[in-house]
Amino acid sequence: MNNFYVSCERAFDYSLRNRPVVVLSNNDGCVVARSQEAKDLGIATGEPFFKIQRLMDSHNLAVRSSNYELYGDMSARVMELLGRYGTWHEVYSIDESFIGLEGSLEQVRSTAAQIRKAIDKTIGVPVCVGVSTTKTLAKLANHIAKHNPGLGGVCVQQLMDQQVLGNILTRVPVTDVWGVGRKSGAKLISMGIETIADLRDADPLLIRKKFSVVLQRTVFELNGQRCIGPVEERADRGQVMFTRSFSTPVRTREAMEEVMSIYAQKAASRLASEGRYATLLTVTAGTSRFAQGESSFPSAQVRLPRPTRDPILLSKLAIAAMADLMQPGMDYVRGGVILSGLSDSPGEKQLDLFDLGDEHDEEEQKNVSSVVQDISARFGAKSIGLGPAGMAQSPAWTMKREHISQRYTTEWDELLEVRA
DNA sequence: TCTGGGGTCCTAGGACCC
DNA sequence: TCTGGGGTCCTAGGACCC
Repeated sequence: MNNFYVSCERAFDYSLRNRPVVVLSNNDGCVVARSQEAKDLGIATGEPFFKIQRLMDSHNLAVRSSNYELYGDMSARVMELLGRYGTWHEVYSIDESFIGLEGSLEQVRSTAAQIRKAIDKTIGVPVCVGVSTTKTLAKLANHIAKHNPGLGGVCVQQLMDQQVLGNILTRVPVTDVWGVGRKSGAKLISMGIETIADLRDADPLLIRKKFSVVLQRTVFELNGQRCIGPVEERADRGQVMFTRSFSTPVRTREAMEEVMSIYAQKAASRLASEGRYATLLTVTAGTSRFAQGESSFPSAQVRLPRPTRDPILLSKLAIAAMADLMQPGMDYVRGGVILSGLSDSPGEKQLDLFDLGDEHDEEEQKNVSSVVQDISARFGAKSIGLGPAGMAQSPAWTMKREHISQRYTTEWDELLEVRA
């Protein structure tokens, strides 16, 4: 999907068309998506918002806080539609997926064009389709489709003029290949491997020796040999994390306890929505990477007595784990709770071996936890919570989202109103 | 003044086993 | 003076992705 977050905003807000638009990260920190007009202004991904804020006045730049409820729902609609077209379908990220197509090259091209049209018509976001024999090459074809408007948003590598393709491969830098990041990119260039064609023609054994089996696979994929397996289903994944930057620094132990309690409950409720249980709890916090002077990045792990997603237990353990790690006088700007070692079933209580020495009754705790979960499922996340998470007024450090749009597709109160 | 979040995979190295 | 071999499991850290 092209400029996906911006496209989602544009689908509902006509005033955003034909002008520079950016979508910001959490806390309105930095740029995570840009319209073509914003790219043309020279705004980079990851650029801090405060550095480009003046463009709002001088260049009619529109700004939106990220609205993941909207993007997630729009993505799900696109993915559902896409699933109808392929022999298989793997959702790779919120704005990207791989599908398997069969038939002649011309049939494949026609299907790709239909997909674009259907998504544009029924959902209203622009996409490009790249077709080839491996995932790495399909991503490359998609890249070509995006950068050559003449192709109409579809690029079937095998139908391209081979000389044109050759020119592209010897021109496009190796760092544009899927799987080549900053570090490997710099190293490759220092070895004289500067373009996609260079990497395609590199010695796979040398690449494995100097880098890893991962980059070796990329070389094979560039040569048309499939090496990258299916993307795993979300439900099989290994961890659930809730980490956030704060809008204002956290300095006191009390505030950090609020953070840990609320984040642990958030992580626990994600686990509940996936029907899973954790055996390992990790807490983290950190000072700003950009601040002068001393830094502090406390982190601790707690092995859980048995697979659990109990918000009371996790909240208590997270607070306790972080309690002695904070250094006095430091400005903490982020914190996180990570749950891992996931399993599909809760553990049995195992006699005294794993006794937490918890005073209150286990059954009662279980009941409170499930009541809290039921109520928030029915009346929304803000309706109830344990301790600080139950307060109507959010703490001062809570995320900043000053330019948020409506949740057009998931909240009755926020539907788009149309007058005709 | 103000700089995101949530993941995956691989590798090396340590602890431990017989 | 001379001190094995083959393995598993776990974790931390690095690199990458969007």
